[in-house]
Amino acid sequence: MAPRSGEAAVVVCRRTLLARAALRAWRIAAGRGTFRARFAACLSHRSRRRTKRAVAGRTSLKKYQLALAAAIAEHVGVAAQDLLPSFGVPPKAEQGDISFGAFAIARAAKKDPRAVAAELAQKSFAPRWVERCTAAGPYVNFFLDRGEFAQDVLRDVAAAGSDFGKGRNGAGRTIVVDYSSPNIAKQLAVHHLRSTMIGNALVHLHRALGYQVVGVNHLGDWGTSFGKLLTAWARFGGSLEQKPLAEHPQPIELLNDLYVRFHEKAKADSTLEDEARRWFHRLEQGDTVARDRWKQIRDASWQHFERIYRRLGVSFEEVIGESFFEDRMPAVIAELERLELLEESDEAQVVALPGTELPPALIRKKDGATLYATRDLAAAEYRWERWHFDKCLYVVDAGQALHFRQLFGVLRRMGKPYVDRLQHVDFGILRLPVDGSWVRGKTREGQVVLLEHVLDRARDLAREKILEKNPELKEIDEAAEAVGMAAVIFADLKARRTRDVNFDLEQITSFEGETGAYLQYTHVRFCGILRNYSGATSAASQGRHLATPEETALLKEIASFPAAIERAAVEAEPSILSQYLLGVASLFNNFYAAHRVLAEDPAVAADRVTLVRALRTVVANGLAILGIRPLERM
RNA sequence: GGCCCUGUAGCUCAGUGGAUAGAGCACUAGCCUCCGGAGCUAGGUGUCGCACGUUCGAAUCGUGCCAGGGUCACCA
Repeated sequence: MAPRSGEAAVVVCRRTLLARAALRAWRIAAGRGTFRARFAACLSHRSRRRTKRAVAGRTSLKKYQLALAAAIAEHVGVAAQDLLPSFGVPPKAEQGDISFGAFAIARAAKKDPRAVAAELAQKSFAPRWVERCTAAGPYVNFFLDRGEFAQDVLRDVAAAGSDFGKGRNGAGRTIVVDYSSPNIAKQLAVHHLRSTMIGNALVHLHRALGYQVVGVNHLGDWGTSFGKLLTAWARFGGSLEQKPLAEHPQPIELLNDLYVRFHEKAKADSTLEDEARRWFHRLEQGDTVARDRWKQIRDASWQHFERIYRRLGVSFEEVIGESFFEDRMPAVIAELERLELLEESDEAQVVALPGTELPPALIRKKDGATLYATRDLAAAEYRWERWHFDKCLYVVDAGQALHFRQLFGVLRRMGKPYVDRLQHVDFGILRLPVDGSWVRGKTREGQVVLLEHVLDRARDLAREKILEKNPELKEIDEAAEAVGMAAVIFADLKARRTRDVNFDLEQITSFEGETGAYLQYTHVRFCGILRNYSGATSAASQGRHLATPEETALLKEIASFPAAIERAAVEAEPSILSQYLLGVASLFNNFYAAHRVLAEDPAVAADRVTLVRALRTVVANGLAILGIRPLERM
């Protein structure tokens, strides 16, 4: 039966298996003179104190690097494009804002990079936001004019509005994302979370870049195990004679029981297996009774899935199960035969994969039945014909890596033009704490942990915590649900996807440190500040008053948002965005502790409110892309 | 045994060939007359698994080892 959820032995499954002193200095300087002087006062203070590592710089100020590259290219004989990799961020903020390593130029000119840097630092550069630059060894460090830079960034945000961060690289392109893909007749278990949320984030990331995105839920709804289920239905499903499956209070549990009973009885009664084969044959032949019951199972399962998908904010453009491809199987086999790729091996039919280290791909069993791989061949062909995709991602756990390598290998031998557009987006397993160690998705008793129970528990823990902190909150139900889901989703997407996730609900919902709740709280603070501000923000002066180190750090991080989205999509790695958002939140909280947004000076307050509004856009968009619904109160 | 993934602070993890490798948790001490303290500040630990190589420069690239996990045809 079904495909992508691993653990086939246990669960018959498919594709899835988680400065106050600085402020004082600023105020003193504010009494006299320019913003630059104020900033210099802050800087000189800051150079005395030990500064925190710059969080900014994990992503790039791409736009500013491009402009600087063009400006530098005018002075040297190297193309601007080739200079881009030489940009970076100085290790300490007081050393500058953007660094440029002179290594590439030095190599081309056969000179000492330090000499090149020193020479380059003497030149002048066009962009208004370049204040000055200095040579530091083989590096040229550029200092931004804080006010100009702030205005430039906020202008960009204002121009893009709530679309800030989104791009156009994917315009006119189509991407298919195969994700979640559970088996029907089973409940969603906690291990399904990974494919579902990683896939969902990839859908949103690509949509943000302008791609037409087709999210596909490739349900495991076909296979010999349905013969077993139908056998059990006929033999032990007494209550199903009285009323249809959908009218039972817990249809999926009922199906589980039937399945278990089949296996219990089959141990003693070998005729059951034969009966199961006959039932599956009836299903394949389109027998009315078999077909009707199978459809009932499918519908009841989908109802259960949808309830959970809705809580997680997940939806699909196409829900096409394996059953859909059953009648496309002969065409695939015929094509393989025509291409003379099929070979007999131990009575089964396989496609060898010469030139690779891969074992042959099994296409047809000795009893003639097709397999998972065969259905995936048909599905790939169908998707290509229908969508002519630029990319097709299979968000499936790393345990199926060999399957996909073989699948792609067969398609390559078939000469399919789209084979290089297919990508297996693999990920590690989700582990739960059991008796002090980490166990793969199961309880101590070996039971599968239901996703719905995990979501309920997360919501309840969130509720307790919110009530403790904010007993007055009216929208407690909404907030508890949103914070609970945020905790679960962020725990899944925080680390690089190939890592295993240690999923400890207590830890995830502790709401301290790098958690979904911390990000929600940060967003809630933005909203609170904006609610409290009654003044006007004028577009004309936006940003000129933003010159403290904390503000500049935030603006740099805001300016890096589009690059973070792009890189996360290109690398199919949502954690790049997760880590970025943690950086924004951390920088904001630094700023917030050091400065009042609603400052006495109305001009300063107006600019800071504009900054907070930009931050709210960034964090709200970022959370939404990860699949987290940003809250306004909690 | 072959192939794949992982190995960075006590724990969980960031880290784009570049400057002195850094966050969260945990532990200690501070910070609410002030926009929400789910926060902030300060305090310290590293043979970046090991070795060799490539490079002006390696946690990052290559090769070989070691350790843990996954996977290796008639399941999906």
